[in-house]
Amino acid sequence: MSSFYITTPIYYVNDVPHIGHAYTTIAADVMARYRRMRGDDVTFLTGTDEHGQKIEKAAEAKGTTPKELADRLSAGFRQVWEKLEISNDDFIRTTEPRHKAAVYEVFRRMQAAGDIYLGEYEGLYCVPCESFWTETQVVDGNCPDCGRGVDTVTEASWFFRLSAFGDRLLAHMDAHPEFISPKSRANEVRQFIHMGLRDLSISRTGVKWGIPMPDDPEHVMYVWLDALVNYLTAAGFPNPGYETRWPAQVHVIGKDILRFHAIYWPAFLISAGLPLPERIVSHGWWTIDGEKMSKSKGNVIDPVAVAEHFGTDAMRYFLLREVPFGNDGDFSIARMVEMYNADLANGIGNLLSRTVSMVHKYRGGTVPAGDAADAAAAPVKEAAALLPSSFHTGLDDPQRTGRGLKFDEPLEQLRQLVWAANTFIHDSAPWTLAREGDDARLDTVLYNAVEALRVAATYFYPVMPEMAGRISAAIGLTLDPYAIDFDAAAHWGQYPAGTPLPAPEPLFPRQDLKTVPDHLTVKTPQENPVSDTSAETPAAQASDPPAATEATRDDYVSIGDFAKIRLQVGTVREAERVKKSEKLLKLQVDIGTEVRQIVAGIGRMYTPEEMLERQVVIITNLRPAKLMGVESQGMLLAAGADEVEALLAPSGPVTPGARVR
RNA sequence: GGCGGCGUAGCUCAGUUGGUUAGAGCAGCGGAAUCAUAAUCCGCGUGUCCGGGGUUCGAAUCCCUGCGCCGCUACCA
Repeated sequence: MSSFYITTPIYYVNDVPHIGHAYTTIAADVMARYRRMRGDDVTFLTGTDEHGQKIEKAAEAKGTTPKELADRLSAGFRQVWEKLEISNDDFIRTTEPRHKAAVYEVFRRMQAAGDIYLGEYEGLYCVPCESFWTETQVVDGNCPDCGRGVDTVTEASWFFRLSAFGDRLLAHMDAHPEFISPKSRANEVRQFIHMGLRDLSISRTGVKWGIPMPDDPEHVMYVWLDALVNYLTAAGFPNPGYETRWPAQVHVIGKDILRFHAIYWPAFLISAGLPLPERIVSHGWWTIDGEKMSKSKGNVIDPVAVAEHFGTDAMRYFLLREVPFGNDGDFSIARMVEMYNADLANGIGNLLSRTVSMVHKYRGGTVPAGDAADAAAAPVKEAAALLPSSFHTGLDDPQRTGRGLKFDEPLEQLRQLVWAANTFIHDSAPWTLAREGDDARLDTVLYNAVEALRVAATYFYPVMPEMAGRISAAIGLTLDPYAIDFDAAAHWGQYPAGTPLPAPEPLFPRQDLKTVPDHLTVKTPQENPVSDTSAETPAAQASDPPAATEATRDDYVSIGDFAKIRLQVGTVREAERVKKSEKLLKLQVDIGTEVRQIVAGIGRMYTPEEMLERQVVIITNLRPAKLMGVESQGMLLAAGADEVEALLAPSGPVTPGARVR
């Protein structure tokens, strides 16, 4: 019995659980259930990430404590997972004492290895995202993730010598080609490492809600160091015996947090002298009806609402069947209805229904004994025999699944089984046999049909645990998935004849697109878009706290703050493209007292020619910066959603240098 | 701009190390059957395998190039 430790990311409590979170967690759950069936000693971990300034502020705005807020939100996640039949063995919270102990021990080891030092950090900080950005990362003075303003922060900071780990990380990837999948993601990681890693600031001073740095209570542990260690914590680290769990076999993650898991985390572990996880499997994002999920569009899908309408199992089935793992996918109710009807209602659902009702109609509700070696049933038997290996090839073999996990292989094989069984019934025409009184043959057909359902239920279990149980019950059995031998369960002819069946009832009633409610989206419309749609942790977050109404007051600035920013009108005297740049224009702007050189990212909307003699608004007291090696002495104001759409300018001629107020 | 990937039937995608007339599901059309959730079963695709070159006895599969899309990354003060 081998140990199988699989994790989801820990989700930031401040976020509302959506279809992306559900997808990650369901995928991990299916793996966990499958490995339990195989007889592995599975530890399936999920949990919540609860520290950070965002929670601190949200709590303050709500007049509560961060802990109380986190308690409530974390419980919300637990409820969602319960509803979605998530079979996690442990649920970790970063606010637990056991976690603090683990973080300290990891830190102590990293320090002992000489990879920690005290330095000074100056950076631009985005409070909502709790992320530092370099000057080159920031977009128009705003956070590249969430688009909100950043503050310049200088502080003493502890650093991790990440720069020293590039070669070791690459060597590990060379030696373990299955370490990161899909392969394209591994390539991205390599590329990122090749460009050179910079030391990582791992402490913050402005934040109180977090794990204090050892011996330096002014600092709090950087969220990612705090968060990633959860995987060790849950394994029992640093207590004796954690080695039976660690290293984890699989970290399931969304592509947005790849870098943290594929670079930072392994580097931390190498430094601390701990083994690396075996596989990091990254999946794609869901769009909704072809559009990016965002709160402003109000199209963020609530997995619980979907589960309530279609059934949890149907949703689980859809998510895994619709999209090859690793690819981005599109969630549309129309597709969901289509697949539900084709595979579930018309497929397994109808197969069960017709079979059970024939047993009732022709045999008084008791499954007769029949010939399991019947020649006509051979194709069904063969389809069943391929089921175990479809799981093995789809989910076990990292070489073969270079794309990641392939849930579609076993699901396709199950579809084959259902199809073979339907064909068998059709060709055997039991209704004719009944009419003609061919009892022996009729018994055999019914027996084999029921046997097909027994096998289908067994192997549907990982994806549709509840339905697997109900199918089993409908054929008079009690499914005990973890008691069976996974491979042997497919062997034909195990159904115990003579079993009485309950009356048939539809397990998957047909769905009609017209009757699907249109409120399957989360109900808290926010003004800020969610930039990502998958599972993630804080640095990748862009959503607002539920307490947004109160919290936005924190965004107010005083008139004095505004006065600090000097806005002036200037006239463009010269304009040219910055060479080798896609959208940078180098402008010479006359502001009366002087001519400023401004580099602006407007090259997609404006040609240098049309900029000439145009009046523009610029910030003239912004710290100069270099872009593509060209100095910019200010910033030009423009507006647009993502890309610049239009410049800001006075509605009539103004003397160059005039203040904007 | 750099690096990587993708572009196969109306839709979603398979196509192993290049090898007979390129496949599946869904949708659509026609038929059969009637146990069943109007479900099932059978039959039906002349697709420029994005375009153009090339290597080869032979390429969707390898090389070059063009176009389109995507990801990461670098400049968007």
